[in-house]
Amino acid sequence: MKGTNIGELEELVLLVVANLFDNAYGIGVKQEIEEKCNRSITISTVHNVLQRLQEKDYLESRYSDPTPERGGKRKLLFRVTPSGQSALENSRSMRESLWKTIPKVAFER
Amino acid sequence: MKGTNIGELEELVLLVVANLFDNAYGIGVKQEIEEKCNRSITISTVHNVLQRLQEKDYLESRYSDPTPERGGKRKLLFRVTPSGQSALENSRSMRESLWKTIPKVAFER
DNA sequence: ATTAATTTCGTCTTTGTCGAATTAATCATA
DNA sequence: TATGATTAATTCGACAAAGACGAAATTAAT
Repeated sequence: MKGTNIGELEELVLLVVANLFDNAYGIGVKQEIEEKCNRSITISTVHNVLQRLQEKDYLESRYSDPTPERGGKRKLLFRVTPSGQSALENSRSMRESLWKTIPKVAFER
Repeated sequence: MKGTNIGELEELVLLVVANLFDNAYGIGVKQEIEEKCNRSITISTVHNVLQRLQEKDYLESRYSDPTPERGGKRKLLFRVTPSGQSALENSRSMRESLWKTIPKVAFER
């Protein structure tokens, strides 16, 4: 991509982070994708995308405090930036406008 | 992609083919993308995607007759298949359902 | 032959994907 | 009160699939 366009998985992850808004960290995102989207994905894939989105300034992150459960180390929490929000809105409205102009015949057989 | 998911550009091209329905060939698709989506793309990229979508059975194609203009060789015309249509509908409804559940706070700063 | 519209080929970059390694916290028990 | 086991979580390194382009090839009218 020429830098401006957002990938399919990137878009999905962005939407999921927005949904989880205050609990958006790697494993949470993985679970949400598997449950809501009925799609299996590994945790490394999720982290990879999260990191790339941050480099593109579509996400920002901060560390939480460790949780008091066994192995509960601190989480890297993500949140959608204003750029991320507009990237999301742009691709949505682009597609919606294309949907609106599809002639009915296009899907007849 | 694990085979089931459709790429960002693939989705766009599919939508554009549906829009052009009876004039969906390489150059037409390229122009439509540049005009409607305000995005530049080369003809080889378009053809590359068109071909991949056909291999995935999301598009089917046939040759037109040559047109009576200088250099007007026959065109390879594309049309969205039923699988293509459902791939399109699936990713749309997946995203729409995610949009609906985003808490308002997610986009506040 | 020349010119023009269109598609095909070869190559490279960016995204998508995973398994394995690492880090950092709690728990148990000596 | 250490220290080894266990667990939650992230980071690393590698490879496959999708996105992107320039140049070559094809096929038609002039």
